[in-house]
Amino acid sequence: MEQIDTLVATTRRVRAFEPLYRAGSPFKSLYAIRLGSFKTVVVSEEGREQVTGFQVPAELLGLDGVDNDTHTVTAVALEDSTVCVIPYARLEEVSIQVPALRRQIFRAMSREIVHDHDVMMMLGSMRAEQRVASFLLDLSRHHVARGYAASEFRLRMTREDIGSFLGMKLETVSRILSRFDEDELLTVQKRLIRILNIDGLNAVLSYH
Amino acid sequence: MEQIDTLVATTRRVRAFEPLYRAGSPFKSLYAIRLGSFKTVVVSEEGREQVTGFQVPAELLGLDGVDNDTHTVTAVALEDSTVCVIPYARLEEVSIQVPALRRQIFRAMSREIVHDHDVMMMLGSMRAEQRVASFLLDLSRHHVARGYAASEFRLRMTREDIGSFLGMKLETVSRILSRFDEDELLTVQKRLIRILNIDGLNAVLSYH
DNA sequence: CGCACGGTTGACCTGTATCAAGCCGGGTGG
DNA sequence: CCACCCGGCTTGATACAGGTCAACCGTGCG
Repeated sequence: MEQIDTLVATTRRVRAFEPLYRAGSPFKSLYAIRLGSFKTVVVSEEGREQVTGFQVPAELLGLDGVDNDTHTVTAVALEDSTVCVIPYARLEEVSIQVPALRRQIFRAMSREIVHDHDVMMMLGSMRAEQRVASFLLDLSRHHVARGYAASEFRLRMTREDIGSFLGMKLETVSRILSRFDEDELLTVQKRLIRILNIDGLNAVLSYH
Repeated sequence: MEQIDTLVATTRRVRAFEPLYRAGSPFKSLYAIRLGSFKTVVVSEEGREQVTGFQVPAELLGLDGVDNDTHTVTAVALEDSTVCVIPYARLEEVSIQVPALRRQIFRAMSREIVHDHDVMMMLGSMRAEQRVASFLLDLSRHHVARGYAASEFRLRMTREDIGSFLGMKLETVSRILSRFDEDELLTVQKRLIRILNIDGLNAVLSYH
């Protein structure tokens, strides 16, 4: 990230619910999130929509566009957000002279691939309850990594976004959160989550 | 791929059902498939297994290992296969002087990310029948791209592998193939698939 | 003020899992 | 060479997770 800072041409603000870029639009830059959060959404030919991920500060957006010089997902801000714009042409240029930078990009892409595999596993082989638990534990881990308390955080996205990401309906997300609350694994107050029993949540993952 | 040929240190043969590399083993090389086919499998801490993809000649294996110098998936040959071994250290070296090569690697990684997003959409928002149709149409497209007939091909993997990849049980895969057969969209004879009505299969994707 | 949107909860329905039996084809050992 | 076995596959009966439809609540915004 430090090296990337030297490449930053500009920063850009994106208002809540506005797209940073859209699927189908030409790819020119990567974006490093400074502040705020995003969701990425794919839309199929038949109009099917699916949230493929949520991104928070220090994460990189736009890698999907490298292949065809065209974005394949739409990135939408979940709240007022700020990103650093990294012109891709300049990045390629600079990466010639700076091996460490080149390696960082390779790694960032590989990391996204690995992460996507984890999501595929979640979608393909977990039950709804486990997917929600896994999602919350992931958020919690992210918060720790960013220096916040692991046990309390605000969801930035709607139940519908969560459902789309986890491959279930919003009603199911809601019911499962309520059940977790009832079982005293956590408390839910609209979007505020307080985890009471991390071990219990982890245990949900190993059901049958 | 032509440029990659100049990097190939050796080729390696892998017998059917043998791993090319395992999750957790040190990452040293990428592999370009010459002949045969593979499946990639992730295993979670709880022992959950999930097939994350199937690979055929001209595809690249091992990109998941770049991030941590450790493979995160296991690649298993579905039949006797041959791969070109591309030592990663050498690839990084050569990519300094050859911008076109560097770009190719970036693209290959981006392409995998885009592909993974498509799989996520399939898993997250399609019904079982649609996932199977989508899978078969994908295979058919691949066969066309490789110069074979679109309408007839042999599955290289078991029903269980397909089910794992598509997030359903092997019985469901079997039933759906039988139903497609009954509806005269295709014929199934064990692993030999003959597509009779591509438009019909495509139409399955747009149900409800 | 009231409307729209996000969320919760209930009743009911259905797609897919589960469990179980049986088939087929190929490889092995008697 | 045949009998057997085993793994991959199909098919049926039944169970249940999660989807669907609907009613209702709270709250923030025009």
